[in-house]
Amino acid sequence: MTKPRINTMEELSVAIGVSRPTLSRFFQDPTLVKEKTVKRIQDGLERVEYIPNFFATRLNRKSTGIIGVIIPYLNDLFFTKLLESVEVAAMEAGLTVITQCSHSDPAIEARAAETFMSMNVDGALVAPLGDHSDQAVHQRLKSRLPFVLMDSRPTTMPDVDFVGTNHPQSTGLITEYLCRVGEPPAFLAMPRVNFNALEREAAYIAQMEKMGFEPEVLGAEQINEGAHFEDHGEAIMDAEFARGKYTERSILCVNDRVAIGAIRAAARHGLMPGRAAKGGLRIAGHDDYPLCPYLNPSLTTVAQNTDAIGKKAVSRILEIIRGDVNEGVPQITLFDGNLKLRESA
Amino acid sequence: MTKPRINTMEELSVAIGVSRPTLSRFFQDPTLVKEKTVKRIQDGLERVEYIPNFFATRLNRKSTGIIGVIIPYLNDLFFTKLLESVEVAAMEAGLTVITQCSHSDPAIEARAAETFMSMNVDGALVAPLGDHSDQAVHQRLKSRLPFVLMDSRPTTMPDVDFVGTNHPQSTGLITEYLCRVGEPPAFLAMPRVNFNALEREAAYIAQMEKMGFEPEVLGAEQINEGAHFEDHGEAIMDAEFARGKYTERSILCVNDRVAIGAIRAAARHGLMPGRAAKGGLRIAGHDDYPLCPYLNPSLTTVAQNTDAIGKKAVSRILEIIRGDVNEGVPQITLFDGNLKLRESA
DNA sequence: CTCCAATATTTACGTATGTAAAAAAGGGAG
DNA sequence: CTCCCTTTTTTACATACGTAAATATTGGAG
Repeated sequence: MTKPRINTMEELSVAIGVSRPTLSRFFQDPTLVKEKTVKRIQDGLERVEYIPNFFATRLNRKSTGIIGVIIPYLNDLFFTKLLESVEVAAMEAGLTVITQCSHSDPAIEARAAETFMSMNVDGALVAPLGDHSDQAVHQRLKSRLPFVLMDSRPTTMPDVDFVGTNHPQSTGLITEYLCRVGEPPAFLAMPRVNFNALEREAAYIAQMEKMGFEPEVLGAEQINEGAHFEDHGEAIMDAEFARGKYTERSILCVNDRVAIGAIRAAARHGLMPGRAAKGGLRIAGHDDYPLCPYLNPSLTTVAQNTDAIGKKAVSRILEIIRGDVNEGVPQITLFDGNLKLRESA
Repeated sequence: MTKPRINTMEELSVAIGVSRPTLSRFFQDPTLVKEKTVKRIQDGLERVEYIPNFFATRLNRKSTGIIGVIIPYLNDLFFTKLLESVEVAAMEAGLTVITQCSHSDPAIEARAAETFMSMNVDGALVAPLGDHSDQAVHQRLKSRLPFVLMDSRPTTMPDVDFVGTNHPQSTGLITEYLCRVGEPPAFLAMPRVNFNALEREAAYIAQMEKMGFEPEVLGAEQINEGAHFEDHGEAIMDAEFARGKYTERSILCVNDRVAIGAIRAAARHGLMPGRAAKGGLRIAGHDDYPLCPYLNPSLTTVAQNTDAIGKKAVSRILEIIRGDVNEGVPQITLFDGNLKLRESA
């Protein structure tokens, strides 16, 4: 059962009687070798255990076939969904994906970038840490290799390829829906450290003004450094509900995790948000976090098209790698959000 | 601003006037070089941009300093929590972590294992795919390098190092609690494809019998291949509640995601699980999924000590790497669960 | 000033594979 | 059977760095 183990291509070449350069070509692309020889090699590989060395193969190639991906958090299903989409698309393109998580720490993000450069990755896909990221790190990556930002984009890097969501559209959409079907919503915001959060807040304000309503933002002050989004939403709304405020209002939350906290606060005060309750409390979110359908009440939200974002990020980085680009003209791709009507609003 | 870029250690050595072998030793461990030389090298590095090549450094070392981690899913906060703990512990130990996700597919898991072998990783930490994993793959990994299983353990691999949760204890604990405080629970199971799920089911039955109650298992039949855990829990309980059954019972779910589905089903039938409701519906879970505190009702559960599991897995693999092991004696480490009493039971 | 020990440099080879060019082998057409 | 084209083999060098041994340098003690 246990096959003889062969450690180098050199040994393999004597073991199955095919020259090493031919083997090298075989492992890179079997079609480069005559069919009969392919057969002989495959038969030989059946009889022994041999795995080409990853480092040696990458050391002297013009292309490593690796793309590096950085995500800011692991404990957020939005980013894991995005990562899943990226990994699947990259796999289909025959790329090896090396994923690093910043763990909310710019120093770790910077180290991940170093690792990618030291690996000569073909390209890097980065979802940054809001404005905690060290932009010099992104700039350096961009200057050295194909680089695409995902999800969130610093205003100070306008010349970078980006794939994300059209927040004016997505936030406008749900704002419009809430206004149309009931009371104009207040906006439950985040402390202003996150570009997407700011974009959504601005989009909310714009849409409200467009419809002739007075925008109203709450929760922009920092409650608790390092707390989860859910805690933020719960803390803010708990305080408001305790004072008897917002109990019959519509509340658009900056994202679903904040909305989960808000719904929780409502429940603690005996409130059940829902569109059925005319004139009563409504709560909506943004993102279509995977658990939305299972919440009580299930959460009305706008879905980000994470699947499209991941696929597009991969196809775009491939374009840049292949050089099919207008030099100096960054491509900004924004996908629309889709309304997900559920019970909460 | 833009420093001259240097690509090889050779060039660097002429640029700052220190020999290449000395530089090599500096990059591996600066204490191997006299302080004054260290200063000179660091000053030189300030003036140029140089990053050692990842592949070249790993090619000829006895140890790569890399550990490979495989997790079965990304879209599950339990595994991302575990992964986070592993990454932090490995980082502290100075290891580079390469993470691969199986995406529920044994073929992808097998490819990840190949990648690790081709990288000469120092060790592999694997959370398997229930019984979907190809055990020959695990066996092969184990035969070639330090290998530790996490979270779930095939009964057919008793001779492998393992770190996980003591399910008889954890499930026994919550079963005992439910019996003590109210009606003895029924067990909402999973289709029998998951070792942990089976262990918990067995532990539930054992605890019930020990306490003189009749165990009762539901949901062990497959409802919908590929559905999420939440869907499974919701579908099973929705069907039962629709027939008016289990509406005043205690239900222990095989895990929190199934419990989330069960709570959702309850809500759709106008039921509000809770320990306050004497004699009424109670629902409990297992794992302490990060969202449990924010659900309505918040979910009573048993926490797995993911942090301890991740840390221990790393420290154990380090022991094996260093050779501090009783050859042939696998170490099985099981951490106890902790009761998390919340509203739902 | 000389000697000794610590440190650095030189030299040389090793790691596993990619890659290019020249030489040899193989196969089919004429 | 020979010629020509395709494929393979041979040969040689490249990749970027690790590592060991021999040699040179340095700094301080005596």
